Amino acid sequence: MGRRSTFSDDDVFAAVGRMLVRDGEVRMQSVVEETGVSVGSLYHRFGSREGLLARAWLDTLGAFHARFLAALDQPGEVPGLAAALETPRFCRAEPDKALILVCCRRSELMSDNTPEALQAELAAANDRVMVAIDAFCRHTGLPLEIARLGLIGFPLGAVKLYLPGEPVPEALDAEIERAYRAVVLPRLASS
Amino acid sequence: MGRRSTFSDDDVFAAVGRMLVRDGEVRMQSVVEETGVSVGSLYHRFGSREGLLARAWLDTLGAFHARFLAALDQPGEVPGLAAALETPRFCRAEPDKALILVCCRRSELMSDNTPEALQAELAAANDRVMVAIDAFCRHTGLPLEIARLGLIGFPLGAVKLYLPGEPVPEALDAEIERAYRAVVLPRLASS
DNA sequence: CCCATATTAGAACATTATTTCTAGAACAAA
DNA sequence: TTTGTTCTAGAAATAATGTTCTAATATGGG
Repeated sequence: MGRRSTFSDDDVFAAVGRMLVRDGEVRMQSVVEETGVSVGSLYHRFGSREGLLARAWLDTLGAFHARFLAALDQPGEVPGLAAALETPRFCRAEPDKALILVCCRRSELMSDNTPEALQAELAAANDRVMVAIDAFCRHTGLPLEIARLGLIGFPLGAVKLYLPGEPVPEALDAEIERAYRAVVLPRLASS
Repeated sequence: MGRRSTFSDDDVFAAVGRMLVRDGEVRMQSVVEETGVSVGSLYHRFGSREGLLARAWLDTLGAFHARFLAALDQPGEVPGLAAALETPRFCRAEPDKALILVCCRRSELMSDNTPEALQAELAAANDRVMVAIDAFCRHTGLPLEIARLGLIGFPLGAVKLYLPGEPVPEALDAEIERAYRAVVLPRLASS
């Protein structure tokens, strides 16, 4: 099988997030210093700087999307509320990935030079979410703009007050719920 | 008096915002291409890359703070609501600066290498806002966390759904107001 | 007009970053 | 043990970026 790795992808991705938030940029040299992994190993694993950054972004997005889409399907008293609350929960469950999800832009990690296969992966991931939200809107009768606001806009804005640095308090969830109800309930077709 | 400038600070700051959002980074070379201003002129005006970026950030922050603080003092039916709505209004009134305010982090524009005078300016600006929000909380009896959420967290999360690219719709303000009322009104000492 | 001043201009230089490359280490199977 | 494979390691080569510098351009006042 050959030699075993001495480092995990996640170690490197976490360092990427920390550096982006702290320095506003990611240098290969900084990754080497921050993780203790040698340059050669990084290039062996990720091919290029662009590849490394893109995979960090896709890793984060994938982890969040999995939870978000599962929650969106979940039935509940208030449709979609569970999905809205998935954002603060994700921040507590995966603080390293949350740094990337909440504090960074896609354009910091992916560009036109990103390997094509990874660009395609991103497009596919985005498509899945768009399809799911569209279905949610058709099912509930909610306008797309309202759904986006309650499901993503408000929750993201809320957790961003704490990241990076502080943990996202449990009490925040109740406030996100208030905001969600305030914008969503008036638009729900009363069943 | 000497020769007159052929470019304004704002031209350059706007380019900085566009590039950060588009490329995730700011190269001096890109600023030259994007603005048509020569490298020499940029260094003459701003001293260094760090200085240029910091001044772009301070310029944006100053413009927003001026409006926000004025709105926060303004009396109204619901205390603070005008300040909460200042975020979407700022995005419409100053779309270039909004790009920096809403889509970028401070760490992308200022670091430990930033000229000390500009670091001090930032600290002073942040202090002024913190003092004002503290006073607002004392005056209304609102917990700080709730005030931050309603005044900043939710409005910022909302406009971020549109920037960069789309203009922030007027209709969004009503939704921000709903969210603001939902989290703030229950906590207001009934007068 | 001529001087002092402020600004522009971009080539040359210095610095810093990314990438490649070669040698060697760890591991599994034959 | 030998062999094939995968991974580590970091110095060297390559590429790119930030900065300086000198000359030239524009403007207003004496």
